[in-house]
Amino acid sequence: MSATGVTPAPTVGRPRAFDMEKALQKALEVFWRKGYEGASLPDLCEAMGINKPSLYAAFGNKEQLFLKTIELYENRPCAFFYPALERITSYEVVQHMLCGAASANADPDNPPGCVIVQGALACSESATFVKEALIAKRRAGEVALCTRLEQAKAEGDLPANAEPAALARYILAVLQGMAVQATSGANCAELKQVAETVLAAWPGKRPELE
Amino acid sequence: MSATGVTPAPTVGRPRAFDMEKALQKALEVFWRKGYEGASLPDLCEAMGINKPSLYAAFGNKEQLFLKTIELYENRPCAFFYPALERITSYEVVQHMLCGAASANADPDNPPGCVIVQGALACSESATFVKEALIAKRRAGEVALCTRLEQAKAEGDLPANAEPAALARYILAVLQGMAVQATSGANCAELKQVAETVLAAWPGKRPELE
DNA sequence: AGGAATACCTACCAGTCGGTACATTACTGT
DNA sequence: ACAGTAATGTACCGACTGGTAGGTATTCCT
Repeated sequence: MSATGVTPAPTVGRPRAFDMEKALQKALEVFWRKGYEGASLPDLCEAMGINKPSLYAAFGNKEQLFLKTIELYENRPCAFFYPALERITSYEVVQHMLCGAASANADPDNPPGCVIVQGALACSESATFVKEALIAKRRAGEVALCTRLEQAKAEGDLPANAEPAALARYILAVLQGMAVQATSGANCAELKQVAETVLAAWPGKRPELE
Repeated sequence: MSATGVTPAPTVGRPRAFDMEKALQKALEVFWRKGYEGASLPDLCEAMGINKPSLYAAFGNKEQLFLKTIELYENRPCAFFYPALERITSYEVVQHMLCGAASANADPDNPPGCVIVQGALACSESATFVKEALIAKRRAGEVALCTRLEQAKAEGDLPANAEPAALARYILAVLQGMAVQATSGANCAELKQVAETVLAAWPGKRPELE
């Protein structure tokens, strides 16, 4: 959360000829579309508009570049997730997650799906670290939602027999399934229908009229 | 659906020294765990216990080998899906799909997840054909379920305002999400909880008592 | 016994992978 | 003006990718 993020930025020497953030954005697009292993260095360099040595000097290596793009992904295209937790009712929390995912996963301005799901779902041993980093990201989301649903249960928003852990896992499964659907060609309206189907059966209090 | 499946099997010449079906099973395991692109030919050969030229002579090339393993996958580990469509009520159809998926995706005797989901979700251009073949498989399942739910609606099993297409997409999303959860380490009991959550809210008639 | 047919293994192919050495260029501080 | 520092582009590295040529071994059919 500090300046350590993306290189200290030196005051002397030849200045960098490209915008790191924009380059990172381009790299994200490539990883998003092709996955960690499917994205080659020439692919990345071409999209980023730089050469390999510049990439390595600025971002370390392919693995570190990927992790930085994921950070960017969480702060931009996927920025709907954690803020959704702050809604007043569990219904609204889940509603914002599902609808946000529908919009983000099928946004025509971005590759389809979710890079945290499809970035390294099945891969060779050499990508194990990246794969497990993504697993940890997904799990972190599930844990955060679970905690929020426990709070909802304590508040009486969710019924006494509700199981926050199971509900959180269910919602994350739907979100991840929506990502798969998006990569298969589902559009935003179709994903919103999935969201609606989930919401129609949500056990928590409705915010609407009364 | 005929003998064209896996080479005509000649009557003359040196007999094949390995069991094609067993070799295919081993190849499936590798593709399942590493995905289409993450599985290298040495990986496959080692698991199958044969050399590259034997692999090519028997199965064509990597792409054709993959497609044959998918065929095997649908007939074996994933054999729960289409038969589930033949249950009497939509509830039972969905129940068998979800519970079958929970067992299959988290079977400790097999790699976690579903090869049709994780085999080629995001990949380089060279794997486009395989990726689209898997998309088609997923879509075929969705269409089949949709058709079955339309029948359920016509029978009065599902309410008149039910939308079979949306419900089918929703169930497929859950199934695919369960596969992602399994690759992330979820066990069978955890996946069954997801299945239960879906079933508790299913709009179709319950088979139980009455 | 001898051909014909097929599978097997070793060794190899061109192309691509992630990653880097090195010389050059562009800037800052004195 | 000049040293110090850092980014750039070219050209390369060994390892690995999917795929194959070609010689050898094992079988069936006559």
